[in-house]
Amino acid sequence: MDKLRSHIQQRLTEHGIKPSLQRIAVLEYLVTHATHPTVDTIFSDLYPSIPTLSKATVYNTLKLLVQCGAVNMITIDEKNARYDACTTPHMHFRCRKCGAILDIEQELPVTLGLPRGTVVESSQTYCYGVCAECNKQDITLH
Amino acid sequence: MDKLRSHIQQRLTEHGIKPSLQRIAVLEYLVTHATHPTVDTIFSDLYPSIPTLSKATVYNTLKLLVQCGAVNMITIDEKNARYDACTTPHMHFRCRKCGAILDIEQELPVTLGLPRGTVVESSQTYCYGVCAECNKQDITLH
DNA sequence: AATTAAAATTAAAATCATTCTAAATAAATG
DNA sequence: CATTTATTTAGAATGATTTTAATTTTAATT
Repeated sequence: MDKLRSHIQQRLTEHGIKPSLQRIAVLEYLVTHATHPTVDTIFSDLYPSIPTLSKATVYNTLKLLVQCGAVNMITIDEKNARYDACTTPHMHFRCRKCGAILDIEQELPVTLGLPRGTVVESSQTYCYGVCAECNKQDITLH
Repeated sequence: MDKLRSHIQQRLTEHGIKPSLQRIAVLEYLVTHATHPTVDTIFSDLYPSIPTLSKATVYNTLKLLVQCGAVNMITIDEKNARYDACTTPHMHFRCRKCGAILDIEQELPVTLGLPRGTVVESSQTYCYGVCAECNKQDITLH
């Protein structure tokens, strides 16, 4: 599994980020967990293997990764910022029952009606509803 | 201007909300200010005319309005929740220079690739970039 | 109209995510 | 090796939002 590790390091370097132990750990976590985790989840999951880790470092690292374009922050959840290492265009869906956040194939939004001269640099589409799993359970429980 | 007021009251009632002075004021503010204001802005702007107003009431009222579907909360701004009385589908654009949030005609997102059984109830699309005004100023300053 | 009950509003305290600060550690450079 | 610079860290500070408990307003009932 050192191919992953070197790929992570490369990705950091490509974005102008010096690959420290902590930064590698955070980015690797995001790459291997497409669950759009919160800062807290990332911290708790990494803490056992890096017992000196500070939550401030997770915050710092994520801010840096976002600034450099290495990962995306998504605001689909009003309570906590969530992070996504997949930077190719796609939408997100959040289930209001279980809270899971899923990826959806992107239909690039057509930004009609913006004043001439507006420059759109990025976009995020968030969908809300109930996931298939939770709908399945509802039927079963009946 | 009492046509507006009665329209606001009706809209509250239609959504099962008892139209108190404060609730009318908050909804009327949102209807007449399509600026996607924050709680703080709403409070500061209403305070002079309702000097007994509490920020908690603004929070309570907005939460109620959102729960009842009378207004939308948008999370285009990571720092503060923003509110929008226009509930017909449209997208939002935020300028990273001046912070303005503008409406954009909606292209309904096509949610491909979601597992069979998923129910999408609503969606929000946020676009980020630089608005026409700010781009104009950049050219002039050069 | 007075009394009571229920709902809404309020100010202040509590909470919680995030940022800041200043010290400690690690890495890079002369 | 010494020194500067960058990174990490723990804890304090901040700021948005929620909670609490008291007060006021509204509605219902006598």
